[in-house]
Amino acid sequence: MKFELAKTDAHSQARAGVFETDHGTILTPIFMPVGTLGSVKAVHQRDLKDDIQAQIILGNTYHLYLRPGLEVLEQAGGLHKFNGWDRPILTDSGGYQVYSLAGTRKLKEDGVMFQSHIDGSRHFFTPENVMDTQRTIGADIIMAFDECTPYPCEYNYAKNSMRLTHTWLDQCVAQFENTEPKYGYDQVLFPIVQGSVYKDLRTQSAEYIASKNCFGNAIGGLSVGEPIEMMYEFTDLVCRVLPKDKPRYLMGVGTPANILESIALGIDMFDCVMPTRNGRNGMLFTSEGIINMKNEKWKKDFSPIDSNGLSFVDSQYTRAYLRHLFQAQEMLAPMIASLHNLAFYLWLVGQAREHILAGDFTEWKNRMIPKLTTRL
RNA sequence: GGGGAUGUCGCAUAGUGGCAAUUGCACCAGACUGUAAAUCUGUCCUCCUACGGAGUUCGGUGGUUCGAGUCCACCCAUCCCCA
Repeated sequence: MKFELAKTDAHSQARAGVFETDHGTILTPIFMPVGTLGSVKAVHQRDLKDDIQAQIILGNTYHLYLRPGLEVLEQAGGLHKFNGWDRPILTDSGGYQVYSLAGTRKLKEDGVMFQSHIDGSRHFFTPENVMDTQRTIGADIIMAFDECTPYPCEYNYAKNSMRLTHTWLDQCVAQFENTEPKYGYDQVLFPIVQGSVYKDLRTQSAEYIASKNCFGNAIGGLSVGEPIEMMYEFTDLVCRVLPKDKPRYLMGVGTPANILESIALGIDMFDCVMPTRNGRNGMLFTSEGIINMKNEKWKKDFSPIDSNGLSFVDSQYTRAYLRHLFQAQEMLAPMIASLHNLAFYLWLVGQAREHILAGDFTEWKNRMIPKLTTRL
C-alpha cells in the first residue's frame, strides 16, 4: 500500500492525496460509507459502485464477529468475497461499541467483556483477538482496539482510558506484526488517538500514536456530544502532531460542514452514519441546504429531489413523490434517501479535492458552509 | 309496530362519582455524528405572558350531587333481532 500527497493547500492544512490499496485507489479527502454488518444499509453494491462511485466502505468487527461469525467469513474467503464488494474495506475494531454498548459490557485491563445485543451471550475482546478477527474479515484497513471515551469525561478517567488504549495499541501492533493477511492482499493498521477534550492528554496521545509509525492514523473520541468548536479545536491540535505524510482519519464525523472544516484542518478520511441513518429517517443533505423530506411543505413540490445531485435518484424522483414514499413507509424511501445522501457526501469531498488541487479550497469552503447548514 | 344495544378530542378505543379525560393509528414537528436506529422524542380541544395559566368539552336538553363522561328523565341518531 502507498499513500502520497498530491497537493497541500496554501491557506489551510487541507491536503489532496492518493491512497493505493490492493483493492484499488482511494483519492483523498474521502468519505467512507458505513456498512456495519457488511452492507451499507438500504443501498445496493451496484449503486454504491457504479452510480455514486464509493471508493471504500466500512464494516464493524463487533457486529460481523457476532453475525455471521468468523467461520462463515473465513469460509467465504473474507468479507469482500462474502458481500461482493471488491473495493477497499476498513473495519472498525469494536472500540466504538465499548462506548455505545456501555450498558452491556465490562471493561477490564486485558480487554472488554461484551454481552451480545442479539442473544445476550458473552464474548471477550482483547487487542490480540480483535487483530485476528480483522485479519479474518479481511479488511484492507484495520483499526486498533481502543476505548472511545464519552463526553463529558472526568480527567482521571480520560487519562486512564488513554493509557489503556495505548497499552492495547502496543499489543495490537505486536499481534498485527506477528500475523499475516489470510487472503493474499495487504492489510494495514491504523492506531487511534484518544484523550477526550484535554489538551495535554490529546497531545500526549497523538505523540504516542505517531511514534508507532503505522501506515495511517486515526482520531477517535470526538463527535460524541462535545460542542462543535471543541471538536475542531482538538482535531486541529492532533493534526499538528500527527505526521504529515500519513493519512489521517477522523472517526465518526460528521455533518457536511464538519467534514469541510475538518478537511481544512488536515483530515483525509471520514466515516459517519449520518447520510444513511438520517437519510432513512427522512433527512436529505443537498448543496443548497438540508431538507426534512417528511415535512408537509414538500407535499406538492414536483421538482427533482436535487437538481444538482449526481445520483440517478436525484433526477428520477420528485420531492413530492419521495415525501409520499416516506409517508407511506415504503421501503423505496430510505433507499432513495440513502443513495442521494451518500452521493452528496461523495460529491462534496470530491469537490473539496478538486478545489485543493485548484488552489482555491478555503474560498470555496467558506462559500459552501452557509449553504450546507441552511434548512430548506 | 315490538324487543335489545350503542353514542367519548380526525378514526378506533379506555374510562360506572373528583377527569382536559386511557391507549393505538393518523396528522404535525423535532432529534440522529467510528449504526443495539426502516429508530427515538414531542405535540396533538381552544387561547395565553406557555416545564406555567385561563377557558370550553364526552349526541342534545333538563335534573340529582359539594362535584357528572360516569347516576336519573325525556329527546335525537345509529346498529342488531322479531314482525
